[in-house]
Amino acid sequence: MIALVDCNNFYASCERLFRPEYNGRPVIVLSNNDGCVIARSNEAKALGIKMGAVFYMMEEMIKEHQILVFSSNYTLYGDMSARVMNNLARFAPAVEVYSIDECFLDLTGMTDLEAYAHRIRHSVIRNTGIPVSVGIAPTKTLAKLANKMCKHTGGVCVLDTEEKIRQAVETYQVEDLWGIGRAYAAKLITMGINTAADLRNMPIGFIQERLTIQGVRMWNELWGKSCIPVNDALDRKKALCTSRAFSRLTSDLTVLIEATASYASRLSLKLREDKSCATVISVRLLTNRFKTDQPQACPSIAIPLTHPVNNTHDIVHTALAGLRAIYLEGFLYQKVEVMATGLIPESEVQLNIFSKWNGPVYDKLSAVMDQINKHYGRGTVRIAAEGQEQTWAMKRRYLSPAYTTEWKDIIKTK
DNA sequence: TCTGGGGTCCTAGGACCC
DNA sequence: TCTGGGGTCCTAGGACCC
Repeated sequence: MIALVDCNNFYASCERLFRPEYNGRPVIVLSNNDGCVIARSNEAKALGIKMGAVFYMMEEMIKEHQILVFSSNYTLYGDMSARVMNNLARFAPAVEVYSIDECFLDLTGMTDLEAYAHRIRHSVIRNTGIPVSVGIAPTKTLAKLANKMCKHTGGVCVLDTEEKIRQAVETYQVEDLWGIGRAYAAKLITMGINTAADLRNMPIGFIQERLTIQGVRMWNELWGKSCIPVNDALDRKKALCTSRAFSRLTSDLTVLIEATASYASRLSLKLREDKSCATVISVRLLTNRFKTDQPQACPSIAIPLTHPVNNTHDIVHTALAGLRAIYLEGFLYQKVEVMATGLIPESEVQLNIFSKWNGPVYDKLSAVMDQINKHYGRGTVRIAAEGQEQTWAMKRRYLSPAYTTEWKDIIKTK
């Protein structure tokens, strides 16, 4: 049997954790640049606020219902996530951290799962303050389904008999299935397939044809046959990306250079944290797709590197060369993306006999910068190309303190 | 004024190899 | 009438996840 443990309204729960006076009040968390709603407390959901709702259109509602608003604070969420996952790791021999707020537990061979699920819930809330739901079933797909079903009914659901599974899939909407997104849901519903049971009752040939191999796996899993194992190994990333909208649109190349240098620098840090090196750096500029009355463009380039690297200097240098190559005048850009692909482990980098390469010097420089920034805070030392003012930097008007990761932000008691 | 930021997997088609 | 049989790699596009 497999358990899926999912944190309830995770970002909203994190924000409220350090502000207990907000319990019982509607809380929303915004995306980067304070653009749209990406997390809601139950009270906010009850007000009818939808996932992805556009924030600037909500002004009246915020006032009327005294909704508490937060900019997203990934430093806080990442740290709270690690605490929750550490706590969960004690409950199973194999766990797979599936996302920032979800974890699969392999409960093979365990008995009295209902009681065990309650123990997991109580442990996490007691040790971290984050409420979770636990769904248990023979497969990952059914565990996801079980978890979603019990979000508002006690937080525990165990589907351990065929009869319980049959009843569950009959009322479960097809668009809520793990693996069915917007496009598939629309197609299936026009064909009269509305519930998980409807889908499960279709012939396998139909599934293979319409939903390809991943659909076949899902279909088998709905019948209780596990096809997606719990993967407790940490897979290496295949790509890393830093992409962010600016606080305002711009056509100014000097602004784009600053932003690109800054994102590339951040990307190189991610590479070093991942202990991998990039063999290809890609850069892409994007205009605002919502402004349909303005000319649109998204020029991009992929630059192969002569030597796999992860130091700040080489990554920034390459990204800026890419930016200059693709920049087109006459467009208002909203965002730049810098991506690293063809990743290889840092320890497996091959030397290149033909190219002169100053990497070691820059590698050392990056290591020193990382040490300083780790001690004194991100951005304490950075390269000049990133700029001083950073007028393009994203909006975070409602940012909460980094309660658990910054000494200056730690909670004080009287 | 204002609409997120990361990732993964699969398929089809084309170019190439022996 | 009729033109082999295996492969790999790459890219673009489309689907999905959180």
